[in-house]
Amino acid sequence: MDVRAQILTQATRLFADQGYDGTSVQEIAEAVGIRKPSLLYHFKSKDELRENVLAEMLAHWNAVLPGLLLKASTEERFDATMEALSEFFIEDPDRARLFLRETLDRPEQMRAMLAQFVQPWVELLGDQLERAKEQGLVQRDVDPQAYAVEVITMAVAGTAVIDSLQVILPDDPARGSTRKRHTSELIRIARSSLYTKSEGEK
Amino acid sequence: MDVRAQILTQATRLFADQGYDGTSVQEIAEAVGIRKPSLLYHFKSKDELRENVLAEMLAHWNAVLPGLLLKASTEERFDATMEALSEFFIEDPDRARLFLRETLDRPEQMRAMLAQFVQPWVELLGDQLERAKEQGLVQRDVDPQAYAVEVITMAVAGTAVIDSLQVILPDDPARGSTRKRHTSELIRIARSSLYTKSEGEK
DNA sequence: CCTACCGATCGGTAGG
DNA sequence: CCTACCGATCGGTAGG
Repeated sequence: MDVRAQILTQATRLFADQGYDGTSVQEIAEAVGIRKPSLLYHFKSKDELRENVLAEMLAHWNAVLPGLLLKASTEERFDATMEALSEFFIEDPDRARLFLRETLDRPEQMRAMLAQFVQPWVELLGDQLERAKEQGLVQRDVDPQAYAVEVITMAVAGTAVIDSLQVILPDDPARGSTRKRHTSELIRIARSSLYTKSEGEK
Repeated sequence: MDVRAQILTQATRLFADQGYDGTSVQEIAEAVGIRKPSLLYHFKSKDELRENVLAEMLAHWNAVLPGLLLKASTEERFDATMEALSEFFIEDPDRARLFLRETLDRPEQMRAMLAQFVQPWVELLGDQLERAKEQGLVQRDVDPQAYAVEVITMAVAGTAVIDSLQVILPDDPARGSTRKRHTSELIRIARSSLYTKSEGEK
């Protein structure tokens, strides 16, 4: 792995762990095994590094998420999609925490990002839910866009804070690990608050 | 208002806005209208100030939340409780953002806090849901503790990031403001994924 | 509650 | 990719 990629990897991890302001350039350089001025040769400033970390995260999401969401729309397999979506965040909690942190730290910038990358998919999902409502498959009082936003919030935030929840949501022999319980209940809530009963029951 | 209270108010606002590491003692002192050493006379260190800000937030929650949750259990008015819970966070988004930030920044410490202040209520709510399940009022596949955690996560995180969501969830003449749409859908999801259908329908 | 000041660390640059 | 160094700001203290 070349140095640039190593810098991005360590920066992602440290920004997710400690936040942008809580992480020094020095600390990232040490994690990579180089000196601070060497890092600043690859990325001209700490801010430029942050932008590259975010761009990489977005690129990864754009490569994977469309497939998940299209699967949902074409196959009407909402369960499988929700499970994939949840596992997509669980698989790399750093990304979920980074996303949440940036939304808190730079709401203005995140607004622009959401408009560009998330809104089209929420819109598309909204249209499909609207049609499913007309066919009686989906509960009539659903607000499709708001529903999508709440479910995504639950998936992202739930993943970001999962490690703090072990006290409240301990591993359970009958129900599985903390993560499993979180994922299962997230999916159950999302499904059971969406479909009409005849469709929602197994 | 005495100086100590002013310091706590401004520190709460700035920590919620910019995070602990993103806020300097100097900045808080300026917001209050005093010099930095004067602030450090009232709170011996920045860390002690942070602890006091958190303690004040917890005190406020402990004074208000038990009433909300007891109302839910005794009156079985889940809707009203969820609405009150959501409005409790919406009313002061600073507290929701601060809570989320601390969970990200100091997960270890937050684990202890959750164990002390949140777990008892989740346990109590869990027991009541368990009994309601036996009576057939609540869907049989609900994981009560996990359900409580997901709904609280949705309420806190949703409130904390609401301002960034206006692009995705715009004001709508038929559905109301962004906040209204968030609150309504949150309550709808929570209710409709909990009760059995005969009970859940209006 | 203030002025004056401390060492440590910050992001970043010069120059090789 | 390094050594050497910069001014600015950080949290905190002395002393009144």
